[in-house]
Amino acid sequence: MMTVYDELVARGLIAQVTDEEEIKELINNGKATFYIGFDPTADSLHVGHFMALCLMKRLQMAGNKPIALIGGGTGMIGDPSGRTDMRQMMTPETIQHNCDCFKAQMSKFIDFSDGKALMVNNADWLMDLNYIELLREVGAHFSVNRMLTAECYKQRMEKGLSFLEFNYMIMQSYDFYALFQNYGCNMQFGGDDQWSNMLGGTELIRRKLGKDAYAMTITLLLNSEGKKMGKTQSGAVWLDPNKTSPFDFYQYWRNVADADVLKCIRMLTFLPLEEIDKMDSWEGAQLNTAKEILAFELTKLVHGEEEAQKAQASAKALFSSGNAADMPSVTLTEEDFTDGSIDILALLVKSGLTPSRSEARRAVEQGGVSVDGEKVSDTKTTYQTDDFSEGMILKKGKKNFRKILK
RNA sequence: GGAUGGAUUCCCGAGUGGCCAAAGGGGGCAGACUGUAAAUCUGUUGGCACCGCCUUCGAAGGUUCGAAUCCUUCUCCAUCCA
Repeated sequence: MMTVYDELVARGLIAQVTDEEEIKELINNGKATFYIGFDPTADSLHVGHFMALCLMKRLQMAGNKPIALIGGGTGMIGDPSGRTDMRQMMTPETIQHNCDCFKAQMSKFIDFSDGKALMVNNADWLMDLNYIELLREVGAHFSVNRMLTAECYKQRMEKGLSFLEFNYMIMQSYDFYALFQNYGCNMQFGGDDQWSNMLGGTELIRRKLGKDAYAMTITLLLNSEGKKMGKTQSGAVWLDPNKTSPFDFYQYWRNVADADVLKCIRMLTFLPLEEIDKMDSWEGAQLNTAKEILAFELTKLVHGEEEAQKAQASAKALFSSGNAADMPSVTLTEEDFTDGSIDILALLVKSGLTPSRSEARRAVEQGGVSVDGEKVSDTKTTYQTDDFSEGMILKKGKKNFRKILK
């Protein structure tokens, strides 16, 4: 029987640990009370958070107790780790709003009933800290010399680092210290970019209390080119269906590069490892099937089985016959028509397939636009109200479809 | 507080009075090839009423027939000194 720890290793989820033997002992036997922090940087969780939530779930299933920490307090500062520029400061209102959104989304993944897991907000203790007191009690235990050499500040040493952000590590360390004392939290997990901040916490606990606490980081999900996954040109891949539709979510994973499929399946899905190992030998076109599995499994986890089925059915229909009942649609109104007609360029802009008429023009001129399967080659093509009675399928490029209704 | 260097289109980075909507690269988009992949090749990449017009080169003024390029003030950043 494989232990939880072994499974995490086999899935490639573990990046760094403070004390391997001790951590194994704790989590394999359900003795860990661990926390993962989530700063409310946006109004929805994204794929990076999702990995952390999955890890939480895995450990919870093994009998450990998770604490989801919402960073209502740390969000006021902004983590500079690995960033080249300062985060935009958020207003307290925005932060509060984001916290609420996070809470709602997390509840869908983690079982918080009967104290099986906790959700806390570090604003509860960070906001009331007294500056002088904090400096004396906590600040005295940090060496600026050492902090400056921390990996997470490296990039910022060239571009500049404000005192505000410099303090982030101290706040996160304080969180761990507070959770250790108040909730018996003996372990912290986080993204690998959090390593320095997490060590700050274990060290603070050792110095203040003379006790041991542990930290473990999750491998960052990078693609074969070394870039963070879960990002598209237009931003992150969100878990909120209103920000990234289940269809788009499905498509994102459906389109990952060959080199990344297996890694994603291993790290992100809950499929048994034996099953995944079989896929290891898949090559060429067969990998396409693996991508379908990946896309389906993840969509199911995030949006539920029904949505996953729909997304998959739409994608299949769309790419084989170019038609599907369920695809992003846009409904036109009277104002969109002049004298009962609308031209192709306006249509592309209205549908959101193109941000401007200029780009729409280019797309048409380069032969990238089709309507109901027929290529449109004239930028002056116009359509009448009646043309939309049964819904028109507008396509830009190979993968962008929109159903236009009237 | 002082000295120096810098801020250019999505990003990096050329451009030092007209030939600049601004070289080159990256990225994006589209086409070919494919497996809704990668690599490669081609085209394209500010907006619009598109063979023309309008808006852009940190901000605001000024000089000039004409400024991304010159002058003034301001803002921000980096490095060194304090």
